[in-house]
Amino acid sequence: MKPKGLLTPQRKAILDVICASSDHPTAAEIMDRLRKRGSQFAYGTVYNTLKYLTETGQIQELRVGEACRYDARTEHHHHIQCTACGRVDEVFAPIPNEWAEEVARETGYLLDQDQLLLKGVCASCRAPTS
Amino acid sequence: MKPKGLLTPQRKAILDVICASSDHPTAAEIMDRLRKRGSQFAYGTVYNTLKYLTETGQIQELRVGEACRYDARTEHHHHIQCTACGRVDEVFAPIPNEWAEEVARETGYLLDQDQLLLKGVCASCRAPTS
DNA sequence: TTATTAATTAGAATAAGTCTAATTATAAAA
DNA sequence: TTTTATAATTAGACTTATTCTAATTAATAA
Repeated sequence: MKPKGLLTPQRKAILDVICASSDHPTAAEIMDRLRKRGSQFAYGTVYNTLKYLTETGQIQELRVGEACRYDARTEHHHHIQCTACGRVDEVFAPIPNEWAEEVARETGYLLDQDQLLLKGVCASCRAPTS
Repeated sequence: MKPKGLLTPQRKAILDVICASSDHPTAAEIMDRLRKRGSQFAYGTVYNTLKYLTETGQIQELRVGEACRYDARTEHHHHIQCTACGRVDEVFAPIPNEWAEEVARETGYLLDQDQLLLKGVCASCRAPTS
């Protein structure tokens, strides 16, 4: 079935939730937030919509940790996850070109400059009196 | 219960399989390979052992894609996954220091230099007459 | 209108992984 | 040695994230 690409009320509500979130929510968190707004859709609808929005470039899917997370920012950027609390933040510093070339040479891969996942410990997890 | 850290026959067999694999197998693939060698252990044993071997630094756990993968190489290095076929390869080129500092400054994270996951398209997936 | 097909729905199915309670194995103490 | 304590293994139930399926609803085109 070829999709018509309609912005149905369900798709709009889901996109709205993602755009209103800066914490890269998972599908489950998106469903929670929809419920709080008074909308409740079938699992299948939410997952289909997330796939549709990703494929049409309206959101970005991040495979990090055990569940996929979704990001309304579609500009080129990377992500970093805290190994202590699991939160995911944006990284806008671009990869240095020489390093990208070195990696390409070493591995034979054509690098996707957008899809970098770093790990570390976030500021609040490092705070002394947390 | 404090573990004694025994190298039981099960643990040895599992470690052997990982050491004999250069393709970062998943738990399911490890179980397959054990079966082919004539060993078959309980799910729980395999998962417990993978956790134990990871915690004692004998192997490295990679959270990439939908399933964890395991790597016998424990030296500092990164990984790159092919967005076409899913294979995972090693990357030994170290992150440039200035870039790491820039990311740390931007995000407030304390970077874990070891845990970088890149994406790209591997040489064979780029081959013309594949 | 009617036909066609896209989108949604509820719920079953799958896959990765964890948990539990019972059993087996091993090492230390008596 | 035998007993005791406890670590490791086992089978299988359970959880969580996600996909699939078949039926229904909605919307567009003829």
